[in-house]
Amino acid sequence: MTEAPVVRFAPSPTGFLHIGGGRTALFNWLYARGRGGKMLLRIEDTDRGRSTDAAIAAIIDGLSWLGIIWDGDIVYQFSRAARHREVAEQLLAAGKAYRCYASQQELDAMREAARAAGRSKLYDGRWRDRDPAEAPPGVKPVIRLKAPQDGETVIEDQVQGHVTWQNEDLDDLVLLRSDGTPTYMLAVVVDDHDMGITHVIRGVDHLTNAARQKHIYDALGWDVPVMAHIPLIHGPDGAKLSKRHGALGVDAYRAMGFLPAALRNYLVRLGWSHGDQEIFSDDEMMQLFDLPEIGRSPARFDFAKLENLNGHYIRSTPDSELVAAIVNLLPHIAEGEDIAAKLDMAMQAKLLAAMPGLKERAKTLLELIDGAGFLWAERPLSIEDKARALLTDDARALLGELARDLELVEPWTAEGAEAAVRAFAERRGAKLGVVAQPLRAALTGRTTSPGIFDVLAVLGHAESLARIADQAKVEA
RNA sequence: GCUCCCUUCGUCUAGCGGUCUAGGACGUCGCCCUCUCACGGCGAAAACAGGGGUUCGAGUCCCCUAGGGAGCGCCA
Repeated sequence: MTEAPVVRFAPSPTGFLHIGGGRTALFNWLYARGRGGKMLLRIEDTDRGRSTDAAIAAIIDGLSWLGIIWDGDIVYQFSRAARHREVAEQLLAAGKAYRCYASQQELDAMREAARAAGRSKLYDGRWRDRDPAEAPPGVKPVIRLKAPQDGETVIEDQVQGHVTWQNEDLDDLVLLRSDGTPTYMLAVVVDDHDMGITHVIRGVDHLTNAARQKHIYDALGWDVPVMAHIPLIHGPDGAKLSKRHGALGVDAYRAMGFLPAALRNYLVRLGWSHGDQEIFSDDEMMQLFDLPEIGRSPARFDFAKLENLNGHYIRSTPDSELVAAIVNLLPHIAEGEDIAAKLDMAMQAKLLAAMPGLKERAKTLLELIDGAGFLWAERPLSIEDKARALLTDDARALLGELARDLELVEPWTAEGAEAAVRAFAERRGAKLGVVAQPLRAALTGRTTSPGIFDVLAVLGHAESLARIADQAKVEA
């Protein structure tokens, strides 16, 4: 049998953890975990101008929240620059690379001419066989790979299949910049090799890179890892996912109240499937996930489906965990600080008690928080127009009488309160809804909320009656 | 412009030559449940991009067209 796979997730720290990157990380993680392998994390920070510590922290935070844990220490690519340079020099010494003295302006002119003539913009190899003695003074050269000029390069991709390029369509890529720092192309190859990576799972935007990187592997006499280039995620309109689609970073999904498990489940179904199954536990995903089953066409992101899945996960998550999830979410949302101030231990206990009724109708943690608002609402309630409309003169009279009936309920339970309300409605010859609606409006300030009997039970006898009376008075 | 990749209901997808009058899920619509909103249950509308082949037979294989995507840096 084959050895356990070693995969890596290798983001560049130039911003937050992109949702697409999150999916790539998930795929890597599932593949490794499902086969007793390892997932390594490598930060590709060779672009010193764009890499920031804040971005590194955001990536780590994003992965952690998503529940994706990597193995071993984080590898910082920049710290390996000396090794990269060493490999470049080795290639140079072996005659498999050469110094190119073409200036930036010269290359720009070359590409511009190519474009004007309708040819490809590839580097034309002008220094490949030229005598370095002809080098213009004062120009610091780059080191370029002597890539094969004819024949073809084939990548056996687990997702894309056989992909073939004519070598004339590929050029001599830069290995080492004129300032002596390695390029991404060199760095990935050397790092993947040195880290013992067996499978490279990344976005299709790297597919062409795979061909060029194979040239480097070949020049070095190294084995090419198994490749798997997964399709990208698009926005709902089919265009590449971008800022205007709203949520790019995984942190945004946390702030919208999605559960990590739901996001994982949603993401894994974007491009991958297992028959008709929609819901997967982490164990099932690890067990079933495999590279050849990934589709090749890009998938559009569908928030409605994510919300539906999230609702499913909310309903199946234990109440206490939901309370904890809300507490943890508060620092990341707008009104969080105010709510956190009100959410002391007593209030958390009330929230827990109300959770069974609340979680049935929330698709996100935000909706859960919103639905629980009546627990810590200030009195008198400022009620919505819809609720206000329900508090007609008749309704107020109803509430006054009902409050007296409710006072007789002993002991104070949801069942007892329900019986009293039902009896009251029957006595008045009204449908239950006619009594329940204004009652709900009085207690919660809104027309949609958990079952009114649950609300009564959670608020408590004295508090409920006070609120009913208070609301009837204020509105009168 | 050049290179590579993709194309089944609105969306995510099942389908790996005959069992497809194309299945599931989300969304939409209707009914039921019901104290509201949900949840849940039942049901409906909804797709093989177009055109050529190959084959007894094509959603499934090949070609072309159209549309979409990615790449073409001393960025990663």
